Amino acid sequence: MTMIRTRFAPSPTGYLHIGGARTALYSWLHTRRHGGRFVLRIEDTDRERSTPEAVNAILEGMAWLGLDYDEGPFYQTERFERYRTHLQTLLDTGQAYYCYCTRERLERVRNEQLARKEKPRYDGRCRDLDGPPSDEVSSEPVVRFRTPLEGHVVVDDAIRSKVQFLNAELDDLIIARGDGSPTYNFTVVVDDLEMGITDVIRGDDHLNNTPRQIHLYEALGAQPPRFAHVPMILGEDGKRLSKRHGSVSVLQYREEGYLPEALLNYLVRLGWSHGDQEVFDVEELIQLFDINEVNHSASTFNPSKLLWLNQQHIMRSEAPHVARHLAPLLAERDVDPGAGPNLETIVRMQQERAKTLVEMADNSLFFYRRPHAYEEKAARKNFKEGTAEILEHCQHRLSGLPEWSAEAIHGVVTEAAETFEVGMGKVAQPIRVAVSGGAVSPPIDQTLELLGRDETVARVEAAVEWLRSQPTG
RNA sequence: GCUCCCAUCGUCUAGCGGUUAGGACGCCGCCCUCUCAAGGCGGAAACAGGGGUUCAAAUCCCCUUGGGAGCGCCA
Repeated sequence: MTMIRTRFAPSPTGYLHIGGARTALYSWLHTRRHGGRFVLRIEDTDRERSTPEAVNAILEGMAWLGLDYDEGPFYQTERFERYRTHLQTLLDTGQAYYCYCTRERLERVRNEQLARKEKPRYDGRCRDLDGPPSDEVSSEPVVRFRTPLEGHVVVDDAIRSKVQFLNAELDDLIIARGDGSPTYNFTVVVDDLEMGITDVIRGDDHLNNTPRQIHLYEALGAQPPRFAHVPMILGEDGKRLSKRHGSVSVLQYREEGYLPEALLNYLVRLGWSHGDQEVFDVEELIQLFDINEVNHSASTFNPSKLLWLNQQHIMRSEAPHVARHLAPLLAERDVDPGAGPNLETIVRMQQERAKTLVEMADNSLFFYRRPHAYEEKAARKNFKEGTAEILEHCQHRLSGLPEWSAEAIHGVVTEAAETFEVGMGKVAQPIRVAVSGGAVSPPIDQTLELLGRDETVARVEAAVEWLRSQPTG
């Protein structure tokens, strides 16, 4: 078997969204698993809607996800000469012809067909003409491909197996516009052919285009590649996911504190599975993913499961890795990750208590700066009568501790609870509010150890003062 | 309308002729507990409907219904 070559071919009319990312992922995994080469091609022949910003957004999205490509990016707009050459071949061999029909006539034919409840299609008026017809002639003729009238085509799909189309259902598609520029169905075939693509993996919205493309391959004297049409991802309302439809940019997940491998894991499981396994790392996926095992049916995007998977990946990842992704989020919050307790230690303490890195960042801010105020609810619940005394007691014990360790700190807390004859919660919680400003933090002994003695004592003292300054009653 | 695709808990899925239809997310209890989590235990929750084939059908075939996609001088 020759080396596998696949491609991801987005059109730069918007950012990289969930559906595109999954298609790219499936292609990438398939390629990496078989030691092939992955090509990135930007399909920008629609000059009206393609933008450089979109190109950048797509490249950045791919980079963040770690879907690296071996060749490209290639741009279709730079390949017009290639299309022209093949177009001429088809014209020369009579497999394509000029069509002089005006848009108006086409529109009329179409409406008539629709009115008769027929499938709208070109009626073939110019198919067998030697020159322009006598009336309704367009000054800028298009080029149409001469589709066989009889017989059928079979798409042998890796996911859906054989799908048959009757040629009679197809019509003569336009392969070059009036201005001479090539159209989609033609450019993909030429590019996939010239780039030596062996496996075309794409959304199943393209399945209906495939028989036409197979005809084009054959007309150009080439063997079609293997096809794999992956099912669509639907929004929560069951409609196809699209940009105007709940599908956000993959980069938005970065903003929201998702790990790229969590998103990849979520995406791969949407349409593929390996027994009961839910959590995969990328290396495992490369070993296990098989394009032939992808499901047939469309699936619905489920944000809560993605959230859970993100948490799983945060928990299971190495602390330095999480720290790298967390650091920028801290910076966004005006915190210098280098100017405080060790970031990796913070990560280890927070790993199992954050579903997103955003949450982790927010819940870790107190390590870097003192609380400006106490959260009202937390203060109301934990700062009660007698709390000041408990805190003051702890403050003294903590400052007198011979050794600043979690174990020693824990001893202070239990001792205080015994001394005041209260539960641990009556001691730990007020300290927690004192140092963090809120009611949530990692275990109090570890938290204080990491925060450091001076900072801890200062914050507890501040809380005592604050409590004493409050009007009683 | 025509063509193509699809159909197991709310969602993602396992199942590939014989299972008490399994797992996961979410949800609801209970346990653990200094908070939040994590974790453990338990629970509710599905084969769209109808015909065949077969000793036996969630699994194979057909129809119906439902959903999706395509039918551009968009990609």
